[in-house]
Amino acid sequence: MKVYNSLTRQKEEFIPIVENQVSIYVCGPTVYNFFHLGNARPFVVFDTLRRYLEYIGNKVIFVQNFTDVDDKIINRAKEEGLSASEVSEKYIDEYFKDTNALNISPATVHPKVSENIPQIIEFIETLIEKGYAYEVEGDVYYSPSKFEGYGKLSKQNIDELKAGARIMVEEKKREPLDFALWKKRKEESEIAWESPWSMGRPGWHIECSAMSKRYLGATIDIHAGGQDLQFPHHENEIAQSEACNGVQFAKYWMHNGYITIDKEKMSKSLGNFFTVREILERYKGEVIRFFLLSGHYRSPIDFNDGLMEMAKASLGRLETARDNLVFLQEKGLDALTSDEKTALEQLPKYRDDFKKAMDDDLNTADALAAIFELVSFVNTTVKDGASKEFAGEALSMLLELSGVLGLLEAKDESGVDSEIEALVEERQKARAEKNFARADEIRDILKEKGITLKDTPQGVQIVKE
RNA sequence: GGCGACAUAGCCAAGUGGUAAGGCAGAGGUCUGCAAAACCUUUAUUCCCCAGUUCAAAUCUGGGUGUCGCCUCCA
Repeated sequence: MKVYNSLTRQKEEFIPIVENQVSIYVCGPTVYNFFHLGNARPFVVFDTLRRYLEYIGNKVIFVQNFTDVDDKIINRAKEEGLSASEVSEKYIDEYFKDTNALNISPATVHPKVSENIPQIIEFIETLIEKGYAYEVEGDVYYSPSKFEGYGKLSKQNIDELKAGARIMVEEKKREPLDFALWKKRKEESEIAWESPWSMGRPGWHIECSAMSKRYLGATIDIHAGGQDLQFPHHENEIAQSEACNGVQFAKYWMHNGYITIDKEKMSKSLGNFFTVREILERYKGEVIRFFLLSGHYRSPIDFNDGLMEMAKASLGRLETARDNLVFLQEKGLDALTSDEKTALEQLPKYRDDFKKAMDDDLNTADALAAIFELVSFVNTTVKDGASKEFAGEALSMLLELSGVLGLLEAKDESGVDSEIEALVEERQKARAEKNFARADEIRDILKEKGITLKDTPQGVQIVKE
């Protein structure tokens, strides 16, 4: 598999440190609110990466943190009259509701900052010992100037950064680029921990370095996140981790592109964001997931109603194909025909195409095209009737590939109740008696309930919304 | 000012040297009691513009235009 490495700015063959085992760290959310579509993109994209790596035979250790100690959480807590931990716990629960709707698997570990304070303190102590960090009046800062490789990820020249840096806001810092590792609390009421420097809390960047080290070791295979984290967050992580551990931090850096609204970046600061929770009121999770995977993960994606409708219709084609195959698997003919036998031999070709696309830096758009081509091929084969065996084989190939993308997973397995069964039966009788008025009336009644009846050569197919 | 990304049909979107995937929408048709679904046909002589390299360019090079992003919390 080839992966675009932001560090080298080119596609590279992906070779994990340990064969068939991959360690991934993805920056997780600050839990002070529902997450928005822009936040969802890396969750979906890197969940898909994880699924694919597992699909091709790797064991994946996937770590995604929850930032549960942060100014925004503290502010939110004040607003709502809750404690900081009440706020973060609430939004962690909400996080799992939304990610579950998007078919995002839970990480192997979801560490929280609040549960890693000793590790963070130890990390900072090492940085101070090694001369990369310094304490001032209870605060601790990191000096990028001391770290030789500073700027290697974002390809920023440190002198340019210094020149462009804004006026020093915090006068305690020695240089404008210095960033906080530990912040002394300002009020008694703030959430704080004891440390060698003060009662306080960690800065933002240090948590990922510390948790990544604790759960995945000093060097990890893949570190991923949104493009806007590249600088300064990821740059700072590299500076912290490599200064502390003396080895390369992450071998591959992967960054996803933004979601835009009217071509402008969706962000909390601009206020032009849609939470996944509110989008879920109108579209089910798989539509959102399909939408996010329909373009390449590094390209920006514009979000609007028209595009969501398109995603819904496109996914619908896949769902219909799945439903039709499920039906045929049960109601199809008994004997496999020779044409089907030939067709069966061609099914793996679509898997090959799919893998080829995914191997090329997770080209999900191309991978989806392979699935659509599979669907066309199967539909054509099945057009004039199909055997149970063929339908079953085609279905399993479809589900295998779509499953890697986290699609076609949600399926209502419940049957239909007896009332509906009776109506379907009555309609069949009416049709036999050529009482089409009554037959259509029943179909309309069921349509109201979200049930579509399709008359096929194999009998009535009942499709639920 | 520094760093970077993108520009392909009505819309979305793959494709980085060999003659334009896939999806949505539209049009016509087949099947059907009618539908639905599916299938068939159809929708870019051309990939923002100009110049160059090459037997060959959407793909490489140079220039231009336009859009967006990072450099400040942000996925």
